[in-house]
Amino acid sequence: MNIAHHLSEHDIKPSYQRIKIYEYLYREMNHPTVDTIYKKLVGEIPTLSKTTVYNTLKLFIDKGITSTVTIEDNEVRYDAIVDAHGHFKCISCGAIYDIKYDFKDVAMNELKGFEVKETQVHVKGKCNQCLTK
Amino acid sequence: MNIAHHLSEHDIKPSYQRIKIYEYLYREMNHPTVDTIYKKLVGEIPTLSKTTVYNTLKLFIDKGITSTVTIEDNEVRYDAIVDAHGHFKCISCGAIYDIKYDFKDVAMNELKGFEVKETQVHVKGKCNQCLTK
DNA sequence: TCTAAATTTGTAATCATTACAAAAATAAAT
DNA sequence: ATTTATTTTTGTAATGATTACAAATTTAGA
Repeated sequence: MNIAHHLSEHDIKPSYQRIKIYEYLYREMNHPTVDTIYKKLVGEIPTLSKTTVYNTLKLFIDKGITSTVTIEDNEVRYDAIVDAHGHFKCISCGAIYDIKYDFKDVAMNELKGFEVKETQVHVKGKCNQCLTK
Repeated sequence: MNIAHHLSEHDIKPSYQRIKIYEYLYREMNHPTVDTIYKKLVGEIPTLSKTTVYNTLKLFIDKGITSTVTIEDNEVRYDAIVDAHGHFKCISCGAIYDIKYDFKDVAMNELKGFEVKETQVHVKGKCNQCLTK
């Protein structure tokens, strides 16, 4: 995908920093924290500021091309996938997996008369890899 | 319910502060933050320290009589209900509703070979009351 | 090129949470 | 009942993520 074009399509001027940050999110698909993104990119962009990473992610969220994952209390993670999907975090290795699920099954009868804007499903446990080690 | 007894049953010595904190959680069922609990109880217990609230809730969680709800990035909320259930937060009035749902429906095929320890479902939107105002 | 607007940057402020040690309360032992 | 040990509570300071804000830089337009 052409990242500059993708940003433009969503009303975001494709600056160098914005392209690099989105590229990282999109390529790695690793649900990084702000700190992870910053530490990775500051090698390529030595003048990068952590504030820019915060600002940029907030902009991406406003424009709808990034979502947040708050599966842990003390850190916000970011995701280039904005379609509804859940996350599994392995309490052993820390990896985060994307999980698809059917939203129709999630509590729809409970929420009659409510207007649902966003649903997040967080599952924690041990992943396949860690269990067979 | 006898709160002192309930605490004892779970290996928690029922001190005055612990009883009051659990009583608040259990009676109000309002998914309070630490700050909410502190501000409410400091009237009754003038010497109460916020650290005690933190310590006590951590103990309750360790012993399995309280769970956390992190439906917002910037605040942890606490719940006397520990059975699996989800939460709906109204983005208009801020109220949090408990929602029941069937766990079997949530992503079970996706997680074959994984050991699931905990599932949280967070839904945001507008509640019944706010929509009809 | 000059000027205005947008973007990036760095520093300081904020706020929730944790660390830690002293003080107070409770329980156990003599 | 008094002393001693243990547990609990408390207050202050430290930490760490996030935000506020204004200066510096870059980009776009005239």
